[in-house]
Amino acid sequence: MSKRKRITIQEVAKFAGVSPITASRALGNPKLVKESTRERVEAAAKELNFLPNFAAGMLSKNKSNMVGVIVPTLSNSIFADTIQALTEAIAPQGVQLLIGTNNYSMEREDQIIKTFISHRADALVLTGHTHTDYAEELIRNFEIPVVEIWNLRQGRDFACVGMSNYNAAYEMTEYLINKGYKRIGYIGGLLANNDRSEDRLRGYKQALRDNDVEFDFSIIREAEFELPSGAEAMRSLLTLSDRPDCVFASSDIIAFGALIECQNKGVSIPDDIALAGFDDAVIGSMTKPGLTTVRIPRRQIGLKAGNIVLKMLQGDKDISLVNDLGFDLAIRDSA
Amino acid sequence: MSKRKRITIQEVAKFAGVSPITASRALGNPKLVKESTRERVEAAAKELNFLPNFAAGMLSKNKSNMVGVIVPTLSNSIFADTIQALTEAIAPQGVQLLIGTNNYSMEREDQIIKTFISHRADALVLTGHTHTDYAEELIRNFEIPVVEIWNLRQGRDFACVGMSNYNAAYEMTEYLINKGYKRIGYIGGLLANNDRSEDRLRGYKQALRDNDVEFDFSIIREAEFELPSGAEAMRSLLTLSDRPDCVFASSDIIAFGALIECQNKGVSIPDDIALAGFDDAVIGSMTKPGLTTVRIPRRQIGLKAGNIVLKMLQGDKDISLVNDLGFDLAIRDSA
DNA sequence: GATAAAAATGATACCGATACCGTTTTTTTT
DNA sequence: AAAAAAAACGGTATCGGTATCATTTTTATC
Repeated sequence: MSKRKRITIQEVAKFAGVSPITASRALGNPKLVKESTRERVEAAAKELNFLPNFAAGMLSKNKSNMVGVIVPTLSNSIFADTIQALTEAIAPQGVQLLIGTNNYSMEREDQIIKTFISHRADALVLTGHTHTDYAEELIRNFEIPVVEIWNLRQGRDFACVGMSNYNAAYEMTEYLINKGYKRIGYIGGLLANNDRSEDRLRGYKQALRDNDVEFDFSIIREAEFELPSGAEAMRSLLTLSDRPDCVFASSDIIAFGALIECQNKGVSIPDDIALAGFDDAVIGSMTKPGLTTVRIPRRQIGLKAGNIVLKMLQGDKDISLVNDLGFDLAIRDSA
Repeated sequence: MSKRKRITIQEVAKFAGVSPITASRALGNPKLVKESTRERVEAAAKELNFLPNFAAGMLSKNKSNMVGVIVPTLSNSIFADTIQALTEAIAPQGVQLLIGTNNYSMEREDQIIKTFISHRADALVLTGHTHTDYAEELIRNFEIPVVEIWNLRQGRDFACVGMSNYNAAYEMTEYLINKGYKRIGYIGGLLANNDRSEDRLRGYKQALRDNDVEFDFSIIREAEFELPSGAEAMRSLLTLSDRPDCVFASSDIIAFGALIECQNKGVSIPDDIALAGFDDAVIGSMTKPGLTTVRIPRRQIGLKAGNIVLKMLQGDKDISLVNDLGFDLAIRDSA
């Protein structure tokens, strides 16, 4: 494409009348260089429009200053918020984020991890704890620091930042029970390889058990993280002869789909059926009725993960493995 | 960090009993190599867990297979959707996306562009047409192909993919006029360095003019792209003695803020005041009342931009500069 | 079966920065 | 002012691939 010769640090050095290595130091490690030469080199760099070739630096320094992050999707704003915050945390330190979306597919995740390793990312940020054996082997082989976000697990090698999806689902379920709902249905996000979904379902079940409410498989549904899928699940629940008086959806997106379905069917929330969600999407405060849901520190997760990554890159070994950022219930009108 | 010696293509070559360059070809350009050696090299690569060092390849090939994209923010799902689609378009071709968010700041944009150039991104995707002179000079100097998204301009050097924000605002305004609203207020997104906002405001003004409606500066407000800011603008409009009977917000986020404000103040939409937005955020179909807005082909913008970028990377010169993907009005209950 | 053409492989140099170690210059010490 | 220490600078090698051109091997042609 570009035929014009690119300016290298050699040219800058020549222009400033110093050796390339001195120019390199002047630009990257000014303390090692006399003030006056630093100025000359910087002037030369500016004059010649020099921007260092990242690949070259990476090759010789053997570090990339890049961090790879994988989330299921950017279309769900909860992950977009986390990534936005992660970017804000690390970009000022000159660290570039590589972003991959796996669409809840383990295969895609493996693919992306390979790409990130090829790019020699200095660290990885992964969503959840569930990865293929192959992925974990790669990570071990290449000795890449990893931070897992959006869920917590004790006893793993990797640091994690998030909140207990189990506890959150447990508390919400208990809240619904205490509110007096007798028959609480559940619409869960896809469970396959998704520890957040699994933990939420477990929390729901355990809360029922601890409060002597029978678990009824017939009012459990599984849904994709899309409005129509949530709507469909709710439709199915509404047709039951002994329909639930309350539905707990394990994601706001699913809850919104369910909410739309109820409105379309003329089913009143919360009078005919109560509804609770999970995630606290911005929308939840704006629907009629407002959606009762679990508020998650999305941005804090990104910021904290970013800070941990930065510590890792500096070789700091003093990193707490489990970083619980908590959650709380956002009680509104829907349940 | 990692002390273990990384596997290089040299090792792979030795293991397979060929020269490094042959191994390189076997992996990257199999047609140049005998089938049997290709298999041996691939087996060796797999056996040794070889993943090529991207920086090295980049340095010698003088291309990065990376594309940089800059959007204002990821927290607004409209941009997240576009980026998601862009990723889907280029990732299968082995192109990695570098994502930068400038938070509507030109300075940040310059910074990010410099970073991307240092990374030797093969192409850039920028939001809108407004950049600093410095940025444009950099782009010219380094001869980087650029695609601009989310707005259209004739006569620029860069290809653009999007829709006419001017036309869209014009049509929406005309629709509101035809609907019978007499006094149509306007809450615009921040105008500074934002051609989308500017064009929308221009479209609104021109539609008024063409329909002999007087432009009244006193019912124009400017707002940030945040709910509270939209709410505040609406609050200000509501206090007017001759308040508008309709408000056109140049972004759904702002419109939602305005909607919340009206609900809190007991102002009925559309009876007391009508409301229209712009962007067609997913939420708009779920609020009560549903939000009348402009539907934008967010995902198509990402896909098309991705395809154009891929063509550019292949050196294809046959690229149409202005790619109008259109829009339409989503008429719901709010206006 | 000799010759030309095509396919497969290899040797060497190079991409652009910095690490490493050595040399020169300046400053400090006594 | 001589010796020692510190600061500044530079030569060379190197990171890990691939481009380029040369060479060898295989296949095709008549």
